[in-house]
Amino acid sequence: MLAKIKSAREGLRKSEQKVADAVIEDPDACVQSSIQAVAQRAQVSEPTVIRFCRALDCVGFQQFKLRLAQDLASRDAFFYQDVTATDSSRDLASKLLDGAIASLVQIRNDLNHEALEHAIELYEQSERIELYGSGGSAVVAEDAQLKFFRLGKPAIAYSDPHIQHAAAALLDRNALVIAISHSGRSRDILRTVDIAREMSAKVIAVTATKSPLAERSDVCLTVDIHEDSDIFSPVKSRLGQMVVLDILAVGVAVRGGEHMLQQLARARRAIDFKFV
Amino acid sequence: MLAKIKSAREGLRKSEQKVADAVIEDPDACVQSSIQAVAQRAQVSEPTVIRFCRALDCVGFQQFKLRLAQDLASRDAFFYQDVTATDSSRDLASKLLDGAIASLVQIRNDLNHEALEHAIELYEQSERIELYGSGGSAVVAEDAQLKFFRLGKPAIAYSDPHIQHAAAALLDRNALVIAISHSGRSRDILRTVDIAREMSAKVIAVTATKSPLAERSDVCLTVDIHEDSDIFSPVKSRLGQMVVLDILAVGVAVRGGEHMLQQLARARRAIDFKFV
DNA sequence: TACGGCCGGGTAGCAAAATTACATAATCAT
DNA sequence: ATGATTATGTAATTTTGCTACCCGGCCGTA
Repeated sequence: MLAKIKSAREGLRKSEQKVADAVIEDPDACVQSSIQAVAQRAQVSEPTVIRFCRALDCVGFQQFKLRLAQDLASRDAFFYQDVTATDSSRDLASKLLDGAIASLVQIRNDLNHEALEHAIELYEQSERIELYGSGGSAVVAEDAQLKFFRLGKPAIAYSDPHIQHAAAALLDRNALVIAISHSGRSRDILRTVDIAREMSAKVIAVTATKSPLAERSDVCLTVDIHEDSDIFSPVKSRLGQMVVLDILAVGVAVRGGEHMLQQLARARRAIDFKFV
Repeated sequence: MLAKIKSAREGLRKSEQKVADAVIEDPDACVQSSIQAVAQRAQVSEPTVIRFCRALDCVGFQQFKLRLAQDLASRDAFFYQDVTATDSSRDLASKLLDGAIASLVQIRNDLNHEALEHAIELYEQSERIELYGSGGSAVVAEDAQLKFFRLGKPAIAYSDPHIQHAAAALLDRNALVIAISHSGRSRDILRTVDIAREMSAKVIAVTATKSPLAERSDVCLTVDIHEDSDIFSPVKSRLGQMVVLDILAVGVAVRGGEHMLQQLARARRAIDFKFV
């Protein structure tokens, strides 16, 4: 629609062009204004605005507004921008959300499907799952534990590095470790994984490409998110890790067939009584 | 918006629910109809339709129509599909990621900026923060705790409902509760919030529009995600909640000025030695 | 240059749509 | 059962979008 206005502009009459300019200048304001307000903004009369709409193949102002609104909604791709101190809370929200969305889009484009398949196989071959993550990644590990323990095999998440070391020392060849780390460079998690591998456990890493953790793992589900200026710990990569682990869990569930899906549904219904 | 309607539906009055049903049944028709036509379709009076719009945080029918139109337009960008047993791991990943992305896009469109501003103010006026969430939301609460405790005021997350009750009973007027729940209908969290309010604590809810939890809170940061077929607990709304809380935390940080930002940077550097 | 026709654009009035104020019906607790 | 409270509809009001009409400038022809 906006593009249509731009290309139609030359073919319009003088005062209709004024309307076109006003719309192009601030389309967001237009979709919220009445015809009166638009007319005033463009310094023309109301019927002129209507004639403008008709020139763009709309039956009236209403339809024009609706079309423009839909155009605006699907217009903007999700650009990543840094947050600045002068941002309004509105800007802030848009920027952070756009950043998060962009990250997920990137994962969608980059995800290594062979690695995913391989990870599903590792799950199927294992008898129990241990999830290791510290700091922000501990949250992801816990979230994943909630998913995996429903799939039928024992799954447990540890966030304390000491306990991770100790737990890893008790693993065997039938254990599967899922190690989560944004950077893949935390000494603690690297040490833990080394111990787990000494005990012949299998390791799936959820981390950055080419990181020390990735190199030490049997399969790496890569989550490469650029976090140049996150004020806190890397939120976006946490989202990405959660989604990737969700994909893994759902992948396992789907492979498990109808039986497993029904079991999962039962697990969900079991907590229904908790709600009003 | 559509998801918002779905989650708000239960909290609406009888005849408003009729409107909700009519809109859900044929949203495309609604954006083109007048209020009269919608009222007729739903078998209610026109003011009821307006009241329905108001219940969804729109100032009137026009705005409602506009928002719905935008929702419908962006819906098809990343459209949501159910996973099926025959999906390859590639299909699966795309579908789940698309669903997650669509959810964030939706939050971007629906986020109530006044509520966000208000929430930031509540934070500034409080002396300590308690975060309550159970099940999947416990993970979100913990994630948020990691962010909030860096902002200078004590912040703690509890996931056990018993402990939540006890903790809430010890609050005072200077405490701020952040209550997280996908449905906003969990008895445990409702009870906890009731206790907290009795002790004159302020409450920010991160939950669905018009849910009992939303009604009991001072400010509600709405996260309306339709989770019709998530195999596990609602992952998408968890992502949404995390992002919304991130926005809140960053909003607080930005308000805190240069000083607070530097302090946060210092907190990040403090753990640098942990990495290779 | 004078005059008629025509195009662009505005004014005013009207009809429909949205919204408000108010009255009545339904529901609930006592 | 009864009063209070909430939910919903009716009727009046306002706002909005649109139509019909009119005025002024421009151009061509005489």
